[in-house]
Amino acid sequence: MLSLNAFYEPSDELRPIGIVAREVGLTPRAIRYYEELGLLRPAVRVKGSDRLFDESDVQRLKEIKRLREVIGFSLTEIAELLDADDVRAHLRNQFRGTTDPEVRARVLRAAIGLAERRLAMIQRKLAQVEAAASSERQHLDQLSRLLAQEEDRLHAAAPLG
Amino acid sequence: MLSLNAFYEPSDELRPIGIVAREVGLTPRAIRYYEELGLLRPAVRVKGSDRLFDESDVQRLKEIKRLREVIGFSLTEIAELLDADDVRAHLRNQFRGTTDPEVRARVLRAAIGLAERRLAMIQRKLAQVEAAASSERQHLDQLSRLLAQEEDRLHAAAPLG
DNA sequence: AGTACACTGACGTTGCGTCAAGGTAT
DNA sequence: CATACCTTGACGCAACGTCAGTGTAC
Repeated sequence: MLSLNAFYEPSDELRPIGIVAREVGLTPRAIRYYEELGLLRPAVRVKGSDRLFDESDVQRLKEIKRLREVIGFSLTEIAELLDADDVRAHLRNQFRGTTDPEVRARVLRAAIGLAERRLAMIQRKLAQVEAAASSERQHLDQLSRLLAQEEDRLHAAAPLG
Repeated sequence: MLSLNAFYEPSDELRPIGIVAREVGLTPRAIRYYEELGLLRPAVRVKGSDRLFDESDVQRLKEIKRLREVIGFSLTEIAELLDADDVRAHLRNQFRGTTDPEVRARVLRAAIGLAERRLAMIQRKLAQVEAAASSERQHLDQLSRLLAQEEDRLHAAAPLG
């Protein structure tokens, strides 16, 4: 009944695949698949076979999940965006590697370009979903008004009811 | 070079699959597939084989497309929602078939129940996309602030431009 | 011995894309 | 005869789900 994992306390240390899966809301199968596709660096192995993941892996998995489920990108597109993230990490290192404001500014502008592209894509999606929601709300409002009318009629017919 | 379809003027009459496909932004293949799954009533046939669609088919296709691409429902879920739509149409007929306020109110409450379920699903999606957008905006803001700092330093170093 | 976890194949499913092979109207 | 459209298979692919068979730690 009780499992080892039931006592698992989240930490910044290495975690097995089942824990990580629950933590990010993916299945172990999906995580292995992402690794197979190269979206994730090959996980550290223990006992010669069991994968172990650290916090950065978890963050990356959450990012992948968001991009897929919320924004609707394909895994290929995500691979590109994550490459972009790697570029971003690279830029970050460049940024840290210098104190020259000119270099830093250039690096920052590149990073901002990436972020703006992503934001634009997300906002397009947002507009679509908002349109759908508002259309659905209108429909509901109309039904509610009709219902109110009929209820008025009922009360008019049986005012003491 | 010129095709028959190039001269096609939109009307409320019957249209072949290619036209309809362009009109709603789906491929003929997808439309046939939806028919195969029963999401669409079997189209009228002419010449013994070519499908013809009317305005109601087009509306239904647009609805299917929105539910899939914007909200991210599976075709099975859509089938259920569209069954719900059929129930709704049925309710509508019941509604029109009577003037009894009690019956009408009951019918309306059922329709409202359906609409509320759909709206709830859409709003869940909306919240997710909004969260993603706001997280992305935060990131952008931070980058912008960093950039502003570096630019300040540049101006401080070369105050006369 | 049981169970809770992990692994690697390998085949199944969804939602189409993409031929292949053929038919019809211009 | 070409081309523009349609048809019905049938296979291909993405992103996993699921099952089989195996291993290991408690």
